[in-house]
Amino acid sequence: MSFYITTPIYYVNAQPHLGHAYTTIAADVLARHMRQRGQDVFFLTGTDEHGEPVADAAHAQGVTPQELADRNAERFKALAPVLDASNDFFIRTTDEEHKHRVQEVLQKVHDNGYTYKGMYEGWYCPRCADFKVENEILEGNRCPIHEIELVLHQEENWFFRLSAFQEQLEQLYAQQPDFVMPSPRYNEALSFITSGLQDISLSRQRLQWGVQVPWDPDHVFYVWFDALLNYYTALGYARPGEDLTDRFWPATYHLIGKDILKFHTVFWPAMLMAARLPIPHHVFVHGFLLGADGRKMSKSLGNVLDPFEVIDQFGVDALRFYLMRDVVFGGDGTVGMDAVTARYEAELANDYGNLASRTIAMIRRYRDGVVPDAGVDPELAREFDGLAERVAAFLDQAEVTSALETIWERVRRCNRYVEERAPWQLAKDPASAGALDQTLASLAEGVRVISVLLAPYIPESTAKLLAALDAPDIEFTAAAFAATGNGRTVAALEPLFPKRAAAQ
RNA sequence: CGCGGGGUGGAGCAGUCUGGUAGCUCGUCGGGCUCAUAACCCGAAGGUCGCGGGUUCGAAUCCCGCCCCCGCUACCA
Repeated sequence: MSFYITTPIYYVNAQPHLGHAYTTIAADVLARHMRQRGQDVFFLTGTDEHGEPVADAAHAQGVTPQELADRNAERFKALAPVLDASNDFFIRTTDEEHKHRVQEVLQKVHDNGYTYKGMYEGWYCPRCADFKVENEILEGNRCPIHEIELVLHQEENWFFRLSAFQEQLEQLYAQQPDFVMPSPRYNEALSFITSGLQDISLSRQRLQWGVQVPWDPDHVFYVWFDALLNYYTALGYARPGEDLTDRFWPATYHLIGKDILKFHTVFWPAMLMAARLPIPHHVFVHGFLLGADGRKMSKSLGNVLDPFEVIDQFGVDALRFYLMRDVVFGGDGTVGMDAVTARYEAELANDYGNLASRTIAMIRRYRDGVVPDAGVDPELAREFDGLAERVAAFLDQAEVTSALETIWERVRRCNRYVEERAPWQLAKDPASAGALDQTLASLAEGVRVISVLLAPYIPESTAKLLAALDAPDIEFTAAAFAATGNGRTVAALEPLFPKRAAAQ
């Protein structure tokens, strides 16, 4: 089975921030999980580099758009490894191969009769030499930058016959009710469609920074058409000399934020229909990360959570865990450093880290570091029955938060198990040796299974712990609770999530 | 105006579709344990489930009305 997952391509005009990190991490968790399950995974992220804002910003800085894009794309490219993201390719929309394929696909759209030349009318700022969108216009029809009055201006554009796909899109939504997830987003997209679709402009004439329209070289494509196609074009050249398109297209999951819902759930499938290409299986729409005060994060409000600061203080696993854990995937959520600290201490350090510490310490202290090759507690084993399958079922639906919660219930369970069995009591009485063996073998197994399932979320820490348990296998089949201890020798382990980091 | 989401103990949430002892995490208070990263475990206090009606033997859950918050309403990547 192939599993193709994408993040949006990030617009180079901005600095990498928490929102980018969030989507990338979620995609990475799913990609890593599916690899565990032996699926043929391709995970794509990248940068979107064309369009007016980049051209404007470059102009303002006295550099060419390409220079600006090169500089900023590097920052995004560097973000992925910092997050431990395991993307298989990083696409830039300025890649020559991408541009060629965009032209190919859209030429087909043109040949299939879904384009026409029309007039685009909008409010134009003569100083910016640019059209302004309705919601950026100031009161009194003024330019947000120059504050001068805008004029109604017309420009000849190529248009895409979006309206021609009204019925087909409604059919798509009827036949594929999980095309847009979660369901409130499906409803939102569908109601947008049923309210009536208008054609949208496909090209820009006054702009040069973009992909040239092959049948009308005076135009470049409107940046969204170029950008959306990245998901498709990347497969053509991500591996030199190899075309992965048949292997991975259509995409399994597009992960996006709700701000770009319309483009991905309406324009994008329509464009693919126009080019006669298969439609992706799912578009999963996640919510916004708000400041701790519940307001949109902004520097002036001082409520911004900086992902790099979290990584500096707590490590990358902590950032990954926090974002997947504290914000229900699909909904909005508030985030802040206090909450990061609370989750880190209560859950990573106290629940999971400490469970690992006490388990390993007891095996070393009472059994010379050897996991007893004894039968496990059938009661605990039963409570792990079906755990991996439940986690997988959630992740099939991209429910990264629910899956994590399901795993965490077992973390808590194992800590409770320690109290119930009180190994330090059993150790005092030689007659309880068998019970102690069983307890330690069960605990080691519980910690191991939990860690295999947590590996997609916190890959660095679980790798350390599994290495200490001498059980590094993280394939999905390894997430089954074994019937006996394995006789392996465990190694001492430094605290995985030291509290001192938080104090600094 | 229209459409969608939300209003549940101090905080953050689940439960609402398929009415029937209101659940979870954190916080607070009390207790236990000592293997462990002063971690862990148990118990307790604390809620008119936004407001007002209605249906029902019984409603957070269904129906009607109202109030408040947030989002969307086309070319912002």
